[in-house]
Amino acid sequence: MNIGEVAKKSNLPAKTIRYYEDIGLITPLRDTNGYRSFRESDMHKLAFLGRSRALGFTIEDCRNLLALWDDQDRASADVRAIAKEHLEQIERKIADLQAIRDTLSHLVQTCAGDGRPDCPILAKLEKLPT
Amino acid sequence: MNIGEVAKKSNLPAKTIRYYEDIGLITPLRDTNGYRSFRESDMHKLAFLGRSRALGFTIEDCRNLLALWDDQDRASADVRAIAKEHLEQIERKIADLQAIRDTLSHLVQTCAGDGRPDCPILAKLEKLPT
DNA sequence: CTTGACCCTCCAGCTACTGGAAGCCCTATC
DNA sequence: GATAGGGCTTCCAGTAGCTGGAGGGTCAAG
Repeated sequence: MNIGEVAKKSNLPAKTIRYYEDIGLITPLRDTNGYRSFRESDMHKLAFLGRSRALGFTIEDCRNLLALWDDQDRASADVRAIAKEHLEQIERKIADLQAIRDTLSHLVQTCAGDGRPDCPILAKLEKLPT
Repeated sequence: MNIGEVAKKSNLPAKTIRYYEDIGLITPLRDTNGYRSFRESDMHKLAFLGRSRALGFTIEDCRNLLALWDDQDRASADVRAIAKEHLEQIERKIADLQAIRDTLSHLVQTCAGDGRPDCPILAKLEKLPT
């Protein structure tokens, strides 16, 4: 399979696939003309990567998950640890964003949003309550 | 005021303050020795920037907010539009993260996390439901 | 006069790609 | 056989918002 076909099937841009090769996540073969030649196993890895990335795992997490995936003797505890850490990060991020949203939403509600210069949003950014 | 003092007061790293000057958000004066000399107005802007950034506004948003802040004839509608757009982005991001969190939290719960290789997290990343 | 804490500039690197230039390869058509 | 198109290649640069470090000037205290 050439990169174009793989890109379509995996739903990843060709550029991204090349990048994943660059950083050593996959190692497709090469045809005599220099074109990348993807095996089923490469396709499989790319699909795995696509889903891991969609769940927000970092590239380094993906690298580790992929290694565990390849390792038939892995301990599921190792996988779970990565996922749990990631989950906790996401929960922290959600909490941060919710706090921001609450502040922002309040500010947007209290701003008249008309032609006058008077604006509680700017006032808040200027004066700091928190 | 030198940059160290300003950094302490504004709670921004000196590096960040220099960067903000680089990209034209502030323009402190210079002493004869080449040191940056910050006025109250620079301090004020930095505090404004710190709070805007803490609310997740992009640098470009900050630049625009700062311009509106400086403009006594602004329309509060312009400020509100920026804040509202940003709020909507944050709400989208929260929704995305919540979906990820739900998936991930389910996976973490169903994984035994012991010494055996059997792992529903890897299974999910491999097989794709969604 | 030296020490240590400041300050300066410039360059590189971080994440995870993405865009674009320059050029080879392959197939189809005239 | 020439040409046009599409796909493939590499390499370089840029994105956002800093951050770290090298190499060096400045200032106040002892």
